[in-house]
Amino acid sequence: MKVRTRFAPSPTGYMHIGNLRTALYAWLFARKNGGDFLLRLEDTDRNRLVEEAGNVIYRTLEDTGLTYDEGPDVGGDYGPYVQSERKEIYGKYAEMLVEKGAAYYCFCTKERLDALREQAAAEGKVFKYDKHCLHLSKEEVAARIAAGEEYVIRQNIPLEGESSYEDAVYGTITVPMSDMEDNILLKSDGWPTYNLANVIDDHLMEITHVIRGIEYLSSTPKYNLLYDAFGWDRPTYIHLPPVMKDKQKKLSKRNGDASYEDLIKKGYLKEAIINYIALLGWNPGGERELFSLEELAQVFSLEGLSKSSAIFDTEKLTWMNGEYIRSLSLADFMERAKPYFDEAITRPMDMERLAALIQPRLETLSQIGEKVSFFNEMPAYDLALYTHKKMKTTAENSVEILHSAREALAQVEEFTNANLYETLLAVAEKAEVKSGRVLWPVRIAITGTAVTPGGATEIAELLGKEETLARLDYSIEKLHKELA
RNA sequence: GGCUCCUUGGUCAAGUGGUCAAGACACCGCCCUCUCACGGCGGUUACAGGAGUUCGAAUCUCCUAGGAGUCACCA
Repeated sequence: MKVRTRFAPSPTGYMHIGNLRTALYAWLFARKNGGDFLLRLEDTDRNRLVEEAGNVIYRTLEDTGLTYDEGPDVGGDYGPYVQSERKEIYGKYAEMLVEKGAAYYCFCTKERLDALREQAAAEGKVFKYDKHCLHLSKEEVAARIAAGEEYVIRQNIPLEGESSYEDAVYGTITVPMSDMEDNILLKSDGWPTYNLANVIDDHLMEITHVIRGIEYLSSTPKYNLLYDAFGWDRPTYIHLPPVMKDKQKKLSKRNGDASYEDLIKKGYLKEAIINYIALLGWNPGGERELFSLEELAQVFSLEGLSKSSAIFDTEKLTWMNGEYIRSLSLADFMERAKPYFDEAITRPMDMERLAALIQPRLETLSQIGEKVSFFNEMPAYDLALYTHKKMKTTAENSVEILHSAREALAQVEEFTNANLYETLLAVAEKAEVKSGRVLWPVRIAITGTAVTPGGATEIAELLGKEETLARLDYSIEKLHKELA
Protein backbone atom coordinates (compact mmCIF):
# COMPACT_ATOMS: atom_id res chain seq x y z
CA MET A 1 0.00 0.00 0.00
CA LYS A 2 1.25 3.41 -0.90
CA VAL A 3 2.34 5.49 2.05
CA ARG A 4 0.28 8.61 2.52
CA THR A 5 0.90 11.14 5.27
CA ARG A 6 -0.67 14.42 5.98
CA PHE A 7 -0.08 17.68 7.78
CA ALA A 8 -3.36 18.87 9.23
CA PRO A 9 -2.98 22.16 11.07
CA SER A 10 -5.81 24.34 12.17
CA PRO A 11 -5.14 27.65 10.51
CA THR A 12 -4.33 30.11 13.26
CA GLY A 13 -2.29 32.48 11.17
CA TYR A 14 0.90 31.39 12.85
CA MET A 15 3.31 28.55 12.17
CA HIS A 16 5.19 27.60 15.24
CA ILE A 17 8.30 25.51 15.32
CA GLY A 18 6.68 22.41 16.78
CA ASN A 19 4.10 22.41 14.01
CA LEU A 20 6.74 22.90 11.37
CA ARG A 21 8.66 19.95 12.75
CA THR A 22 5.54 17.78 12.61
CA ALA A 23 5.04 18.78 8.99
CA LEU A 24 8.69 18.08 8.29
CA TYR A 25 8.60 14.57 9.75
CA ALA A 26 5.39 13.75 7.88
CA TRP A 27 6.97 15.04 4.68
CA LEU A 28 10.21 13.18 5.25
CA PHE A 29 8.43 9.93 5.99
CA ALA A 30 6.36 10.19 2.82
CA ARG A 31 9.37 11.09 0.68
CA LYS A 32 11.56 8.41 2.16
CA ASN A 33 8.93 5.80 1.32
CA GLY A 34 7.99 7.12 -2.08
CA GLY A 35 4.58 8.10 -0.80
CA ASP A 36 2.28 11.10 -0.91
CA PHE A 37 2.22 14.00 1.47
CA LEU A 38 -0.84 16.15 1.72
CA LEU A 39 -2.06 19.26 3.43
CA ARG A 40 -5.44 19.51 5.06
CA LEU A 41 -6.80 22.55 6.87
CA GLU A 42 -8.80 21.83 9.99
CA ASP A 43 -11.05 24.82 10.36
CA THR A 44 -14.22 23.39 11.86
CA ASP A 45 -14.17 25.71 14.83
CA ARG A 46 -16.25 28.48 13.32
CA ASN A 47 -15.69 30.71 16.34
CA ARG A 48 -11.98 30.88 15.89
CA LEU A 49 -11.70 31.50 12.20
CA VAL A 50 -8.72 33.55 11.20
CA GLU A 51 -8.96 35.32 7.91
CA GLU A 52 -6.57 34.07 5.25
CA ALA A 53 -4.73 32.04 7.83
CA GLY A 54 -4.06 29.31 5.33
CA ASN A 55 -1.66 31.64 3.59
CA VAL A 56 1.10 31.53 6.16
CA ILE A 57 0.91 27.75 6.04
CA TYR A 58 1.08 27.62 2.26
CA ARG A 59 3.91 30.12 2.26
CA THR A 60 5.94 28.40 4.93
CA LEU A 61 5.66 24.97 3.36
CA GLU A 62 6.60 26.33 -0.01
CA ASP A 63 9.47 28.36 1.37
CA THR A 64 10.96 25.42 3.22
CA GLY A 65 10.49 23.04 0.33
CA LEU A 66 7.93 20.84 2.05
CA THR A 67 5.89 20.48 -1.08
CA TYR A 68 2.59 18.66 -0.84
CA ASP A 69 1.10 16.47 -3.49
CA GLU A 70 -2.45 17.33 -2.56
CA GLY A 71 -3.93 20.25 -0.69
CA PRO A 72 -6.41 23.12 -0.66
CA ASP A 73 -4.50 25.22 -3.16
CA VAL A 74 -3.15 22.43 -5.35
CA GLY A 75 -6.12 20.09 -5.53
CA GLY A 76 -6.05 16.31 -5.62
CA ASP A 77 -8.33 13.31 -5.91
CA TYR A 78 -9.37 13.19 -2.28
CA GLY A 79 -10.63 16.73 -1.81
CA PRO A 80 -11.86 19.03 -0.67
CA TYR A 81 -8.88 19.54 1.60
CA VAL A 82 -10.43 22.14 3.81
CA GLN A 83 -12.73 20.74 6.45
CA SER A 84 -15.15 23.62 6.24
CA GLU A 85 -15.94 22.44 2.73
CA ARG A 86 -16.70 18.91 3.90
CA LYS A 87 -19.51 19.61 6.32
CA GLU A 88 -22.13 17.32 4.80
CA ILE A 89 -19.68 14.42 4.74
CA TYR A 90 -19.31 14.49 8.52
CA GLY A 91 -23.05 14.69 9.11
CA LYS A 92 -23.61 11.65 6.97
CA TYR A 93 -20.99 9.58 8.75
CA ALA A 94 -22.17 10.72 12.16
CA GLU A 95 -25.59 9.36 11.35
CA MET A 96 -24.09 6.09 10.20
CA LEU A 97 -22.44 5.84 13.58
CA VAL A 98 -25.78 6.38 15.26
CA GLU A 99 -27.32 3.59 13.20
CA LYS A 100 -24.50 1.31 14.22
CA GLY A 101 -25.04 2.15 17.87
CA ALA A 102 -21.59 3.69 18.18
CA ALA A 103 -23.04 7.14 18.69
CA TYR A 104 -26.29 8.73 19.80
CA TYR A 105 -28.25 11.94 19.76
CA CYS A 106 -28.06 14.07 22.86
CA PHE A 107 -30.35 16.94 23.80
CA CYS A 108 -28.81 17.85 27.11
CA THR A 109 -28.68 21.57 27.67
CA LYS A 110 -25.65 23.51 28.64
CA GLU A 111 -27.37 24.19 31.96
CA ARG A 112 -27.78 20.54 32.77
CA LEU A 113 -24.20 19.81 31.81
CA ASP A 114 -22.91 22.69 33.91
CA ALA A 115 -24.91 21.48 36.88
CA LEU A 116 -23.45 18.02 36.46
CA ARG A 117 -20.00 19.47 36.27
CA GLU A 118 -20.47 21.51 39.41
CA GLN A 119 -21.78 18.54 41.26
CA ALA A 120 -18.81 16.44 40.20
CA ALA A 121 -16.46 19.20 41.28
CA ALA A 122 -18.17 19.46 44.64
CA GLU A 123 -17.77 15.76 45.19
CA GLY A 124 -14.19 15.92 44.05
CA LYS A 125 -14.84 13.65 41.13
CA VAL A 126 -13.86 13.87 37.50
CA PHE A 127 -16.81 14.94 35.43
CA LYS A 128 -18.03 12.47 32.91
CA TYR A 129 -21.18 12.68 30.84
CA ASP A 130 -23.77 10.30 32.26
CA LYS A 131 -25.14 8.90 28.98
CA HIS A 132 -28.43 10.51 29.90
CA CYS A 133 -29.65 10.58 26.29
CA LEU A 134 -28.31 7.21 25.25
CA HIS A 135 -31.57 5.40 25.67
CA LEU A 136 -33.90 7.82 23.99
CA SER A 137 -36.11 5.98 21.55
CA LYS A 138 -35.79 6.54 17.85
CA GLU A 139 -39.26 8.05 17.81
CA GLU A 140 -38.55 10.45 20.62
CA VAL A 141 -35.33 11.56 18.98
CA ALA A 142 -37.13 12.15 15.70
CA ALA A 143 -39.88 14.06 17.40
CA ARG A 144 -37.54 16.33 19.33
CA ILE A 145 -35.48 17.05 16.27
CA ALA A 146 -38.66 17.80 14.34
CA ALA A 147 -39.69 20.13 17.14
CA GLY A 148 -36.54 22.07 16.51
CA GLU A 149 -34.66 21.12 19.64
CA GLU A 150 -30.91 21.57 19.52
CA TYR A 151 -28.89 18.40 19.61
CA VAL A 152 -25.41 17.03 19.34
CA ILE A 153 -24.21 13.56 18.47
CA ARG A 154 -22.04 11.84 21.04
CA GLN A 155 -19.75 8.89 20.77
CA ASN A 156 -21.04 5.87 22.67
CA ILE A 157 -18.07 4.50 24.59
CA PRO A 158 -18.53 1.00 26.04
CA LEU A 159 -18.72 0.93 29.81
CA GLU A 160 -16.21 -1.82 30.28
CA GLY A 161 -13.03 -3.15 28.82
CA GLU A 162 -10.11 -1.26 27.41
CA SER A 163 -8.82 -0.06 24.09
CA SER A 164 -5.24 -0.27 23.01
CA TYR A 165 -3.02 0.25 20.03
CA GLU A 166 0.61 0.23 19.01
CA ASP A 167 2.18 3.62 18.65
CA ALA A 168 5.27 3.60 16.47
CA VAL A 169 7.26 5.61 18.96
CA TYR A 170 5.61 5.06 22.33
CA GLY A 171 4.75 1.41 22.00
CA THR A 172 1.56 -0.09 23.34
CA ILE A 173 -0.91 2.43 24.65
CA THR A 174 -3.84 1.10 26.62
CA VAL A 175 -6.69 3.14 27.99
CA PRO A 176 -9.58 1.72 30.02
CA MET A 177 -13.00 2.46 28.52
CA SER A 178 -14.06 3.82 31.86
CA ASP A 179 -11.59 6.67 31.46
CA MET A 180 -13.03 7.78 28.17
CA GLU A 181 -16.01 10.02 27.83
CA ASP A 182 -18.88 10.10 25.39
CA ASN A 183 -17.41 13.04 23.58
CA ILE A 184 -19.30 15.16 21.17
CA LEU A 185 -18.75 14.14 17.57
CA LEU A 186 -21.12 16.55 15.90
CA LYS A 187 -21.74 19.93 17.48
CA SER A 188 -25.12 21.61 17.69
CA ASP A 189 -24.10 23.94 14.90
CA GLY A 190 -23.75 20.94 12.65
CA TRP A 191 -19.97 21.07 12.48
CA PRO A 192 -17.90 18.08 13.56
CA THR A 193 -15.34 18.14 16.34
CA TYR A 194 -11.80 16.95 15.82
CA ASN A 195 -12.84 13.63 17.33
CA LEU A 196 -14.97 12.85 14.31
CA ALA A 197 -13.37 14.86 11.55
CA ASN A 198 -9.86 13.49 11.91
CA VAL A 199 -11.11 9.93 11.64
CA ILE A 200 -13.37 10.50 8.66
CA ASP A 201 -10.81 12.53 6.77
CA ASP A 202 -7.82 10.33 7.45
CA HIS A 203 -9.80 7.34 6.27
CA LEU A 204 -11.34 8.96 3.22
CA MET A 205 -8.00 10.46 2.24
CA GLU A 206 -6.40 7.05 2.68
CA ILE A 207 -3.82 8.24 5.16
CA THR A 208 -1.65 5.29 6.14
CA HIS A 209 0.51 6.95 8.77
CA VAL A 210 -0.87 9.52 11.13
CA ILE A 211 1.98 11.71 12.34
CA ARG A 212 0.93 14.28 14.91
CA GLY A 213 1.67 15.76 18.31
CA ILE A 214 1.62 13.81 21.54
CA GLU A 215 -1.50 15.66 22.68
CA TYR A 216 -3.46 13.02 20.79
CA LEU A 217 -1.67 10.02 22.24
CA SER A 218 -4.18 9.27 24.93
CA SER A 219 -7.30 10.12 22.96
CA THR A 220 -6.35 7.93 20.04
CA PRO A 221 -8.09 4.85 21.52
CA LYS A 222 -11.35 6.77 21.16
CA TYR A 223 -10.66 7.41 17.51
CA ASN A 224 -9.83 3.75 17.06
CA LEU A 225 -13.24 2.81 18.40
CA LEU A 226 -14.67 4.85 15.57
CA TYR A 227 -12.49 3.16 12.95
CA ASP A 228 -13.63 -0.16 14.37
CA ALA A 229 -17.31 0.82 14.32
CA PHE A 230 -17.03 1.72 10.65
CA GLY A 231 -15.10 -1.44 9.95
CA TRP A 232 -12.16 0.60 8.67
CA ASP A 233 -8.49 -0.25 9.01
CA ARG A 234 -6.73 1.81 11.63
CA PRO A 235 -3.75 3.79 10.41
CA THR A 236 -0.29 3.51 11.91
CA TYR A 237 0.14 6.13 14.59
CA ILE A 238 3.29 8.11 15.13
CA HIS A 239 2.97 10.55 18.00
CA LEU A 240 5.66 13.13 18.51
CA PRO A 241 7.06 14.53 21.76
CA PRO A 242 6.69 18.26 22.21
CA VAL A 243 9.24 20.95 21.44
CA MET A 244 9.77 22.94 24.59
CA LYS A 245 10.80 26.47 25.38
CA ASP A 246 12.28 25.29 28.65
CA LYS A 247 11.86 22.35 30.98
CA GLN A 248 8.28 23.28 31.82
CA LYS A 249 6.85 25.20 28.94
CA LYS A 250 6.06 24.26 25.41
CA LEU A 251 7.00 26.62 22.62
CA SER A 252 3.95 28.70 21.93
CA LYS A 253 2.76 31.87 20.41
CA ARG A 254 1.29 32.87 23.73
CA ASN A 255 4.72 32.91 25.30
CA GLY A 256 5.93 35.08 22.47
CA ASP A 257 8.27 32.35 21.31
CA ALA A 258 9.84 32.34 17.92
CA SER A 259 7.80 31.18 15.00
CA TYR A 260 9.33 30.18 11.70
CA GLU A 261 8.74 33.66 10.35
CA ASP A 262 10.29 35.27 13.38
CA LEU A 263 13.43 33.22 12.93
CA ILE A 264 13.64 34.19 9.28
CA LYS A 265 13.31 37.82 10.31
CA LYS A 266 16.10 37.33 12.80
CA GLY A 267 18.40 36.29 10.01
CA TYR A 268 18.28 32.52 10.15
CA LEU A 269 18.47 30.54 6.93
CA LYS A 270 15.55 28.29 6.15
CA GLU A 271 17.94 25.41 5.48
CA ALA A 272 19.46 25.79 8.93
CA ILE A 273 16.07 25.97 10.61
CA ILE A 274 14.92 22.81 8.88
CA ASN A 275 18.15 21.00 9.62
CA TYR A 276 18.07 22.03 13.25
CA ILE A 277 14.46 21.10 13.96
CA ALA A 278 14.88 17.79 12.15
CA LEU A 279 17.40 16.90 14.84
CA LEU A 280 15.16 18.08 17.66
CA GLY A 281 13.54 14.81 18.58
CA TRP A 282 15.09 12.64 15.93
CA ASN A 283 18.61 11.47 15.28
CA PRO A 284 20.00 9.87 12.17
CA GLY A 285 22.20 7.40 14.00
CA GLY A 286 25.66 8.57 13.07
CA GLU A 287 27.62 11.56 14.15
CA ARG A 288 26.75 13.66 11.18
CA GLU A 289 24.62 16.69 11.91
CA LEU A 290 24.47 18.72 8.74
CA PHE A 291 21.86 17.54 6.27
CA SER A 292 20.02 19.14 3.40
CA LEU A 293 16.30 18.49 3.07
CA GLU A 294 16.93 15.92 0.36
CA GLU A 295 19.57 14.18 2.44
CA LEU A 296 17.20 14.07 5.37
CA ALA A 297 14.58 12.46 3.15
CA GLN A 298 17.06 9.73 2.32
CA VAL A 299 18.05 8.87 5.85
CA PHE A 300 14.88 9.56 7.80
CA SER A 301 13.49 6.68 9.80
CA LEU A 302 11.01 6.21 12.60
CA GLU A 303 13.58 4.40 14.77
CA GLY A 304 15.44 7.62 15.40
CA LEU A 305 12.41 9.35 16.89
CA SER A 306 12.73 10.04 20.59
CA LYS A 307 10.08 9.81 23.27
CA SER A 308 11.08 12.67 25.48
CA SER A 309 10.50 16.33 24.89
CA ALA A 310 13.26 18.49 23.50
CA ILE A 311 14.11 22.03 24.43
CA PHE A 312 14.56 24.42 21.53
CA ASP A 313 18.11 25.67 21.88
CA THR A 314 18.73 28.89 20.03
CA GLU A 315 22.47 28.64 20.69
CA LYS A 316 22.81 25.50 18.67
CA LEU A 317 20.54 26.75 15.91
CA THR A 318 22.75 29.83 15.77
CA TRP A 319 25.89 27.74 15.43
CA MET A 320 24.30 25.68 12.71
CA ASN A 321 23.16 28.81 10.96
CA GLY A 322 26.75 30.02 10.92
CA GLU A 323 27.78 26.75 9.33
CA TYR A 324 25.16 27.22 6.64
CA ILE A 325 26.13 30.82 5.99
CA ARG A 326 29.77 29.84 5.57
CA SER A 327 28.88 27.05 3.18
CA LEU A 328 27.04 29.40 0.83
CA SER A 329 28.73 30.41 -2.41
CA LEU A 330 29.72 34.07 -2.35
CA ALA A 331 27.09 34.89 -4.96
CA ASP A 332 24.36 33.11 -3.04
CA PHE A 333 25.45 34.75 0.17
CA MET A 334 25.37 38.18 -1.42
CA GLU A 335 21.91 37.63 -2.72
CA ARG A 336 20.55 36.61 0.64
CA ALA A 337 22.48 39.28 2.49
CA LYS A 338 21.61 42.10 0.11
CA PRO A 339 18.73 43.57 2.12
CA TYR A 340 20.95 43.78 5.18
CA PHE A 341 23.85 45.35 3.30
CA ASP A 342 21.54 47.80 1.57
CA GLU A 343 20.37 49.02 4.89
CA ALA A 344 23.80 49.27 6.48
CA ILE A 345 25.93 50.61 3.64
CA THR A 346 25.00 53.81 1.87
CA ARG A 347 28.27 54.87 0.32
CA PRO A 348 29.79 53.24 -2.74
CA MET A 349 31.93 50.26 -1.88
CA ASP A 350 33.20 47.02 -3.35
CA MET A 351 30.34 44.92 -2.08
CA GLU A 352 31.81 41.64 -3.21
CA ARG A 353 34.96 42.16 -1.18
CA LEU A 354 32.97 43.38 1.77
CA ALA A 355 30.74 40.34 1.58
CA ALA A 356 33.73 38.01 1.39
CA LEU A 357 35.11 39.57 4.55
CA ILE A 358 31.83 39.34 6.43
CA GLN A 359 30.52 35.96 5.35
CA PRO A 360 32.82 33.74 7.42
CA ARG A 361 32.21 35.81 10.53
CA LEU A 362 28.45 35.66 10.63
CA GLU A 363 26.11 33.55 12.68
CA THR A 364 22.93 35.24 11.50
CA LEU A 365 22.30 37.59 8.61
CA SER A 366 20.96 40.20 10.96
CA GLN A 367 24.43 40.61 12.47
CA ILE A 368 25.56 42.27 9.25
CA GLY A 369 24.50 45.75 10.30
CA GLU A 370 26.49 45.83 13.50
CA LYS A 371 29.54 44.33 11.83
CA VAL A 372 29.76 46.70 8.90
CA SER A 373 28.44 49.99 10.20
CA PHE A 374 31.93 51.38 10.75
CA PHE A 375 32.63 50.96 7.03
CA ASN A 376 29.79 53.27 6.29
CA GLU A 377 30.65 55.86 8.83
CA MET A 378 33.50 56.40 11.27
CA PRO A 379 32.02 56.00 14.74
CA ALA A 380 32.84 58.19 17.70
CA TYR A 381 35.30 56.21 19.78
CA ASP A 382 37.32 56.33 22.95
CA LEU A 383 41.10 56.58 23.00
CA ALA A 384 41.16 53.61 25.33
CA LEU A 385 40.81 51.48 22.22
CA TYR A 386 44.44 52.17 21.43
CA THR A 387 45.51 50.38 24.54
CA HIS A 388 46.20 46.73 23.93
CA LYS A 389 48.55 44.95 26.25
CA LYS A 390 49.56 42.11 23.97
CA MET A 391 50.32 44.56 21.19
CA LYS A 392 51.97 46.84 23.73
CA THR A 393 50.13 49.79 22.35
CA THR A 394 48.68 52.87 24.03
CA ALA A 395 47.17 56.06 22.71
CA GLU A 396 50.42 57.84 23.58
CA ASN A 397 52.78 55.51 21.77
CA SER A 398 50.49 55.30 18.74
CA VAL A 399 50.74 58.93 17.70
CA GLU A 400 54.18 58.80 16.14
CA ILE A 401 53.52 55.45 14.53
CA LEU A 402 50.32 56.72 12.97
CA HIS A 403 52.15 59.69 11.51
CA SER A 404 54.67 57.36 9.89
CA ALA A 405 51.99 55.01 8.71
CA ARG A 406 49.98 57.82 7.19
CA GLU A 407 53.00 59.06 5.27
CA ALA A 408 53.88 55.61 4.04
CA LEU A 409 50.34 54.80 3.01
CA ALA A 410 50.07 58.04 1.10
CA GLN A 411 52.88 56.75 -1.11
CA VAL A 412 51.12 53.52 -2.02
CA GLU A 413 49.85 53.59 -5.57
CA GLU A 414 47.84 50.42 -5.71
CA PHE A 415 45.81 50.15 -2.54
CA THR A 416 45.76 46.36 -2.29
CA ASN A 417 45.93 44.28 0.82
CA ALA A 418 49.31 42.83 -0.10
CA ASN A 419 50.85 46.22 -0.84
CA LEU A 420 49.41 47.77 2.28
CA TYR A 421 50.58 44.95 4.48
CA GLU A 422 54.07 45.16 3.07
CA THR A 423 54.11 48.90 3.55
CA LEU A 424 53.01 48.80 7.16
CA LEU A 425 55.48 46.04 7.99
CA ALA A 426 58.18 48.28 6.60
CA VAL A 427 57.00 51.05 8.88
CA ALA A 428 57.26 48.72 11.85
CA GLU A 429 60.69 47.58 10.82
CA LYS A 430 61.95 51.10 10.40
CA ALA A 431 60.63 52.07 13.82
CA GLU A 432 62.13 48.88 15.21
CA VAL A 433 58.88 47.68 16.74
CA LYS A 434 56.77 44.58 16.26
CA SER A 435 54.16 44.67 13.53
CA GLY A 436 51.34 44.75 16.02
CA ARG A 437 52.55 48.12 17.28
CA VAL A 438 51.55 49.65 13.97
CA LEU A 439 48.80 47.37 12.71
CA TRP A 440 46.70 47.70 15.84
CA PRO A 441 46.68 51.51 15.99
CA VAL A 442 46.10 51.80 12.27
CA ARG A 443 43.09 49.53 12.48
CA ILE A 444 41.69 51.46 15.40
CA ALA A 445 42.38 54.77 13.69
CA ILE A 446 40.51 53.84 10.53
CA THR A 447 37.65 51.94 12.14
CA GLY A 448 37.18 53.29 15.65
CA THR A 449 36.04 49.80 16.47
CA ALA A 450 37.56 47.21 18.79
CA VAL A 451 36.57 44.14 16.82
CA THR A 452 36.36 44.24 13.08
CA PRO A 453 35.82 41.70 10.32
CA GLY A 454 39.31 41.68 8.87
CA GLY A 455 42.65 43.24 9.75
CA ALA A 456 43.90 46.78 9.29
CA THR A 457 45.09 46.32 5.74
CA GLU A 458 42.07 44.39 4.55
CA ILE A 459 39.85 47.14 5.81
CA ALA A 460 42.04 49.87 4.39
CA GLU A 461 41.86 48.26 0.99
CA LEU A 462 38.10 48.23 1.14
CA LEU A 463 37.88 51.77 2.39
CA GLY A 464 40.11 52.93 -0.44
CA LYS A 465 43.03 55.31 -0.32
CA GLU A 466 41.14 58.53 0.02
CA GLU A 467 38.89 57.42 2.84
CA THR A 468 41.70 55.62 4.65
CA LEU A 469 43.90 58.70 4.67
CA ALA A 470 41.01 60.92 5.68
CA ARG A 471 40.24 58.67 8.63
CA LEU A 472 43.88 58.56 9.63
CA ASP A 473 44.02 62.34 9.60
CA TYR A 474 40.89 62.50 11.65
CA SER A 475 42.22 60.07 14.25
CA ILE A 476 45.67 61.66 14.42
CA GLU A 477 44.06 64.99 15.07
CA LYS A 478 41.78 63.41 17.65
CA LEU A 479 44.79 61.93 19.43
CA HIS A 480 46.61 65.25 19.50
CA LYS A 481 43.58 67.04 20.77
CA GLU A 482 42.59 64.58 23.44
CA LEU A 483 46.06 63.78 24.70
CA ALA A 484 46.99 67.42 25.08
C1' G B 1 -6.76 14.78 41.36
C1' G B 2 -7.75 10.31 37.58
C1' C B 3 -5.63 8.45 33.27
C1' U B 4 -1.52 8.14 29.41
C1' C B 5 3.45 9.03 28.91
C1' C B 6 8.55 10.85 29.82
C1' U B 7 13.51 11.20 32.90
C1' U B 8 21.92 10.12 30.36
C1' G B 9 26.25 16.65 31.34
C1' G B 10 23.38 23.66 31.03
C1' U B 11 21.09 21.98 25.86
C1' C B 12 20.50 18.23 21.65
C1' A B 13 21.78 13.29 22.16
C1' A B 14 24.50 7.86 21.29
C1' G B 15 23.77 3.73 24.21
C1' U B 16 18.95 -1.87 24.22
C1' G B 17 23.22 -6.63 30.62
C1' G B 18 29.90 -6.34 30.55
C1' U B 19 32.01 0.83 27.18
C1' C B 20 37.63 4.33 30.99
C1' A B 21 29.17 6.10 29.41
C1' A B 22 30.12 8.42 22.20
C1' G B 23 29.49 12.93 19.52
C1' A B 24 27.56 18.08 18.88
C1' C B 25 26.27 23.14 20.94
C1' A B 26 27.65 26.21 24.97
C1' C B 27 31.70 27.16 28.46
C1' C B 28 37.20 27.25 29.77
C1' G B 29 42.46 26.83 28.20
C1' C B 30 46.23 26.45 24.40
C1' C B 31 47.71 26.91 19.18
C1' C B 32 47.06 29.58 14.52
C1' U B 33 46.75 34.96 13.76
C1' C B 34 47.47 42.39 11.54
C1' U B 35 41.82 42.56 16.16
C1' C B 36 37.68 39.15 15.70
C1' A B 37 35.80 34.90 13.53
C1' C B 38 37.04 30.30 11.12
C1' G B 39 40.23 26.15 11.92
C1' G B 40 43.31 22.74 15.11
C1' C B 41 44.31 20.58 19.99
C1' G B 42 42.87 19.80 25.02
C1' G B 43 39.61 20.32 29.36
C1' U B 44 35.21 20.84 33.05
C1' U B 45 30.18 18.71 33.36
C1' A B 46 25.61 13.25 33.07
C1' C B 47 22.95 7.75 33.78
C1' A B 48 16.65 11.74 39.02
C1' G B 49 16.65 8.79 43.93
C1' G B 50 15.92 4.03 46.37
C1' A B 51 15.13 -1.09 46.49
C1' G B 52 15.48 -5.59 43.89
C1' U B 53 16.88 -9.49 39.63
C1' U B 54 21.94 -10.86 38.04
C1' C B 55 28.63 -12.95 38.54
C1' G B 56 27.68 -8.08 36.40
C1' A B 57 22.72 -2.86 35.25
C1' A B 58 22.32 3.65 32.22
C1' U B 59 20.17 -0.79 29.97
C1' C B 60 15.28 -5.70 33.24
C1' U B 61 11.37 -5.22 37.63
C1' C B 62 9.12 -2.38 41.52
C1' C B 63 8.63 2.01 44.50
C1' U B 64 9.50 7.27 45.15
C1' A B 65 10.42 12.04 43.13
C1' G B 66 10.23 15.45 39.20
C1' G B 67 8.18 16.78 34.40
C1' A B 68 4.75 16.59 30.19
C1' G B 69 0.07 15.50 27.86
C1' U B 70 -5.09 14.81 28.61
C1' C B 71 -9.77 15.00 31.19
C1' A B 72 -14.23 21.10 26.15
C1' C B 73 -20.17 21.89 21.53
C1' C B 74 -10.56 23.56 20.78
C1' A B 75 -7.86 21.13 17.72
